[in-house]
Amino acid sequence: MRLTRISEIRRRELRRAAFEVLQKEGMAGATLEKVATHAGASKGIVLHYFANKQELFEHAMREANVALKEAVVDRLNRARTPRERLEAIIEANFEERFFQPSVCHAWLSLCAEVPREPQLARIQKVIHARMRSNLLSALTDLLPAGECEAVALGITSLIDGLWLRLGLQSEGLTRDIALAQMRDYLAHRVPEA
Amino acid sequence: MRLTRISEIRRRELRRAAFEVLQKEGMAGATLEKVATHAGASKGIVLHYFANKQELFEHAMREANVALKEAVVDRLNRARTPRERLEAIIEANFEERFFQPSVCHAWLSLCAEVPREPQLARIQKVIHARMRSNLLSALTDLLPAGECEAVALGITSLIDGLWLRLGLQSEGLTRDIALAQMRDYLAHRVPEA
DNA sequence: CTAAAAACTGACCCATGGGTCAACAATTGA
DNA sequence: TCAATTGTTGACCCATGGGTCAGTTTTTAG
Repeated sequence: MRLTRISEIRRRELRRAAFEVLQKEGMAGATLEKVATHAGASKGIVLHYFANKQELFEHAMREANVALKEAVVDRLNRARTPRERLEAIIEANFEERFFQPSVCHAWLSLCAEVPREPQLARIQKVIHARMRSNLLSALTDLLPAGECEAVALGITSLIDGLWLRLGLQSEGLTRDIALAQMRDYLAHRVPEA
Repeated sequence: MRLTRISEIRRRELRRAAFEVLQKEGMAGATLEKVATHAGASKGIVLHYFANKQELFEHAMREANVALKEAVVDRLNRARTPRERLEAIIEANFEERFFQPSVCHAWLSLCAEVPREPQLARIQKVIHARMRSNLLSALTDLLPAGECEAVALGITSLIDGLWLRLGLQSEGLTRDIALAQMRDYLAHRVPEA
């Protein structure tokens, strides 16, 4: 049990290092060497804990996803009304620690690999499914059944679009503007009372 | 002048080949060799017409962008009312030849490089600026001045988000659904009359 | 205390791929 | 017709980086 602990610590360090290198270097530039150095280890150790580069970045993506998921769950637990649940989901996606150009760059790099890496595609699918499910559960209490799907797609697309924009043209797009945009959508598409 | 013609033809062939290889292989997998083979030429010729890999893909992105721009201009010319101009811009972005998973994959790969390639960033900036300008010119006639910027951002973000989703999870997202989503947004945010 | 298991390292292998170059083919213009 | 320009090729160079491995250190468990 001590054993597993060291290996778990190391694996987490390497996952994190991988994600951080990804932020600056992109997928092609994120070499095992750089990840190892960034984690303060040798290249050999990376391949000791992860079978290959793909697996490493697969786990990096998974961990980043878990962090987002926990942020959402955390806020959902505090929410009382359906409206609050809706806002909780949205606000979690724009928390400062997530909504940053560098984080977005890393995501973009991972997303660009999705079409060629089934494992990444699977993770992406899970993310979408959870998002949809969370949104629908809040929306069913706020809108006629026939509109829920469309609005859920609208919200996720808006979020993704704002994220993408942050990654491509960070100047001029702040967290506040992004959140204002989401509220603008809700105000018109899911009007209160 | 005959000379320039051959070189222009060759350059275009190579740009196109580059974009097409990008669709299937991603940036890392899109080697000069593959691009050359796909264009029916040798690797040497690619570097005869383009200084290096970056320049090749920069031109590939530029050409793809021009195609989209022309589609927009084409539809804008046919549009009579501000409302039609708005719809023209949106519909151009969802034309079948553009709104395809493989095309989206290529775009994603290019976008992922934007943070590390100033030339790509410049192109991206131009694209955004043109989009914004087009939208604002239509929106000023339809909305109070204070709302135009926000709605323009909303529309572009929605478009980008739907594109991203098409690239990540092509199953289940059709052109019709995407267009319906855009119309849903307009119906609620830019109501007619 | 000690042997086995796990953690870790650095040297090495090798395929890949970007980029160079010398030479050859074709086209062109006078 | 014939130089000069342009187009084109394939061989070559070389840095990079993923992955392997033999061997060393550290940890753990009995």
